[in-house]
Amino acid sequence: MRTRDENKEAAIREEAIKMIVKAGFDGLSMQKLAKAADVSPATIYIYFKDREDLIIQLWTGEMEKMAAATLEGFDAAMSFEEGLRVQWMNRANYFMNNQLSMHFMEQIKYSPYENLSRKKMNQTFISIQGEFVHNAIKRKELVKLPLEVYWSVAYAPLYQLVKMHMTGRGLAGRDFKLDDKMMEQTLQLVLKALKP
Amino acid sequence: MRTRDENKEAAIREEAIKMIVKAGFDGLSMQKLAKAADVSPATIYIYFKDREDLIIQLWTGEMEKMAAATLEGFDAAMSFEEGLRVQWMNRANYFMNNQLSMHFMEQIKYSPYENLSRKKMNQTFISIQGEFVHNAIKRKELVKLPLEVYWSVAYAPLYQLVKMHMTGRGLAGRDFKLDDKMMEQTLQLVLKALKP
DNA sequence: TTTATAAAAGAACGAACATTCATTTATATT
DNA sequence: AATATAAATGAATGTTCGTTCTTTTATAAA
Repeated sequence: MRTRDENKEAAIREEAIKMIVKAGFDGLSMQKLAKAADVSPATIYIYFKDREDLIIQLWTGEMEKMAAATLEGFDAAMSFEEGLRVQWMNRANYFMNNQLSMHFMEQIKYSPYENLSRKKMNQTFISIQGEFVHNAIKRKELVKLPLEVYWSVAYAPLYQLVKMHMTGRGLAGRDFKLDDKMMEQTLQLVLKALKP
Repeated sequence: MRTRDENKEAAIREEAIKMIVKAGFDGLSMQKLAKAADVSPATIYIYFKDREDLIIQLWTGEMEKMAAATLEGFDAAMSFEEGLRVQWMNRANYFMNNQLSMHFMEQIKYSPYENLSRKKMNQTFISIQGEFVHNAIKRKELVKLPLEVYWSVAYAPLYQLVKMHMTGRGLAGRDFKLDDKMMEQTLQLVLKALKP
């Protein structure tokens, strides 16, 4: 039998993400995607059940890559400050080096597809985060707070800054570029907020 | 001549937002919208130039309402803590009471329509924010930082929490409900981070 | 009451859509 | 070398899309 050409699937995934980022979900046409990925429309349906399945698979694929990058060099037993710094920097670097992927994930996050994909979220990733926060609170290195509040204070500012950096525009449409100094300053503010 | 029935435009706007929130931008069909708003497809084109114009007008309309609500009782000359608290609470209340609108705005924020709509952003709103931050830094009630860093630390956590509240799910798909106590706690953390 | 005019409607347009069908092609196994 | 089989294709399917055309309807001004 004929063997699969894995390049084809990769090309489809890559072009689909490009297309969604550039033109939104309603800009993702299967026929245009086939043309961009240099395959037949029918070929897409060998690798993906349908349009919705394609989008969900894109999401889970990118999420997994990001989760792996985030946890590099991280250990749930680390001190709060060290652990937060490692994850913060991992995230920041990953986003800065994978802006297309980041943009795609932000787009899907607030779309109706999010509900469909949520159940596929990596459970290990989540439980490591939970353990880390639990440890830090027990050691009194982190104020006592719900997991969601921790998450919001710790990472939402970083996400916001990276998003502004990606578009090149900050508040009031000002030119904006996120640099190391600004990132370090924000991390310090976050630590100040979270340490007892 | 026949007079405009303003209810028609309102119905179109309302149903369009509902439709986008429920099914995303690719779920917004002009013919389905016409049916939902109980008008003819052609009628939509009396009030809106085309589909894109409709979406941009929805965005600017909702933005204006939100900006107005945010500034209620606020004055750029207020002390930092008081001013931040007023805006924080205004935002929180507005979002909690207008979840559909909030959801719609989050969706458009990360879509390609955002670029098209940005230039229409209310400039007064932005300059008031700038003035407030400038004053607070000068009075040494706020650490010296770029406007974007301020914004990210001050409001991104709130947005994140409200979004989780809207979906009813927090981290790891846990049930999540944002209450007054949690909101107050987060505001305190933010103030701690930002005060010198 | 008549007239002028914009609002509103419903049917219709070609274009683009997601998906499938029938056929050809490449390769691992025999 | 022959066979079996899944990959890959291009054309075709019926459907839905955004938008416009022509006609009818309501009302403000005459």
